[in-house]
Amino acid sequence: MKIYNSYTDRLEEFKSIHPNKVGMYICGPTVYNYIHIGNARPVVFFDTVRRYFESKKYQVIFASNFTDVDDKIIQKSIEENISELEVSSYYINAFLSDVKSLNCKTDYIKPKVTKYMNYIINYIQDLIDKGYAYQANGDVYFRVTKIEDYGALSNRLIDDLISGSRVEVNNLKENPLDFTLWKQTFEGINFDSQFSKGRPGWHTECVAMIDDIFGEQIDIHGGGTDLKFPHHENEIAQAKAIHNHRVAKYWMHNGRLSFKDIKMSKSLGNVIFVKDVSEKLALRYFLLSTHYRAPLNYSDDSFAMYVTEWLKLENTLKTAFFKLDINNKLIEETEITAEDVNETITNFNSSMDNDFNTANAITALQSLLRLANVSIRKQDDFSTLNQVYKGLIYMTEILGLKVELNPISNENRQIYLDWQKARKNKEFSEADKLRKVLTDRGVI
RNA sequence: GGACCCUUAGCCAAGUGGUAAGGCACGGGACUGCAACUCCCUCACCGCCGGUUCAAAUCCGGCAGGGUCCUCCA
Repeated sequence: MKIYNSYTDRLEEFKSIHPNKVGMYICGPTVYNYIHIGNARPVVFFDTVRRYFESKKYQVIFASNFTDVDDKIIQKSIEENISELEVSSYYINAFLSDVKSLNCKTDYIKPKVTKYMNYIINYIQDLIDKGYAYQANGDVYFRVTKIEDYGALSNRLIDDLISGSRVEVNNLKENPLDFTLWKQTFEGINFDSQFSKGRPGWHTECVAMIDDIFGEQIDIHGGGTDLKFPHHENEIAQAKAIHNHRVAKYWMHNGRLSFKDIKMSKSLGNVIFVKDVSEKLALRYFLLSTHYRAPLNYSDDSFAMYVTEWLKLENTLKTAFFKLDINNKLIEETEITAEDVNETITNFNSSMDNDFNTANAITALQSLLRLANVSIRKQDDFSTLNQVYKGLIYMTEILGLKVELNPISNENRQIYLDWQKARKNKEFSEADKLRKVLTDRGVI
């Protein structure tokens, strides 16, 4: 299994730190608004990564934070005249509900900044004690030049950063690149610390949480490519200062989602909220249709294609299940022996093994769908149909494209049999009536 | 101004040295009581120019177009 490591900029063989265990951490949302479909991309992708590891029998320890202390949250609380806590808890719930609707697992570790304040403060103190941070007028800054290879992740040189930087207005810093660990504040929610009354900078929370949850270097740290610099670079700087490691063995960055070729972001206002998308799993399909490192452009037309794809998938899987169910031929423990079925599964797995190439995995899924449709048409080939069905369940489980499958009720079974009988007897108006009942009930 | 990335058929999208996967749409067939669904077939020489090579969409250089990042922005 190969993963593209953003830290080394290479495709590397994945080897977990501990056998059969994967520790992964993904940068989560700042909860001041609903998430848009661009925010959903990393969530869906890393959920898929998790699912794939789990299918390979890894025990996955998955953590992703909620940033619930932030200027934007404060601003929102002032605008709406409610507390920061009310703002953040509302949007945490909204996030979880949106993400669930995309069939992402939500049973992961979800640390919040407000619950980690002591830990973050101690972390910052530790950085000061070790000489990597300094206090200035109530603020605390990280001494970037103490880290020898600062910029290694994002491929930047300190000198280039300085020469390319904009005018620095903060003269409390020793070096314009130094980043804030703690900021004295007088507005909005603030916390007591030995430095001042204030708030932590954004970059410490993730490393502090990782430290507490995992206690060591983790296997995978993921997030959007826009987080590479400065956020992830700064995480690494802090971890190097304290632990002399780079936070994660493998760094993974997903490409951005754009809308009409411009990046989708709340600050630009060109967003489509997940909650407003009608076909949620078609959105998941769409988000996985392009390799995660490539940019993905949203348009109504391209999304519409995946609505079609999703409906086809749903239809085929339902029909396969229905045919097995109505004939009492569903076998849970089927061994896949058919060569063409096995080939699609092999292709699926090797695509996923190759840096989670979901685009190619989907191609394998589509081939299997064709086999399924052919098999459904055949009168009595239940063996193949069972194998195809099993393969489809396997793939859709990993991609998280879950199709609701309900065993047929006795009543509906009777209606179905009556429909077939009517058709056979050429009683077409009766047949059409029964068919309508079945389609209305979603049986066929 | 600095760093980096992208450009494959009408659309979406794989492929990273050996002569273009897949999907959507279109067109042609088949199946069907009708319809839906489904199946089969057809559909590109890879932005432009030059170079390296026996061989390039794939490597190098230039040009054009588009994008991302550059300290509290998530």
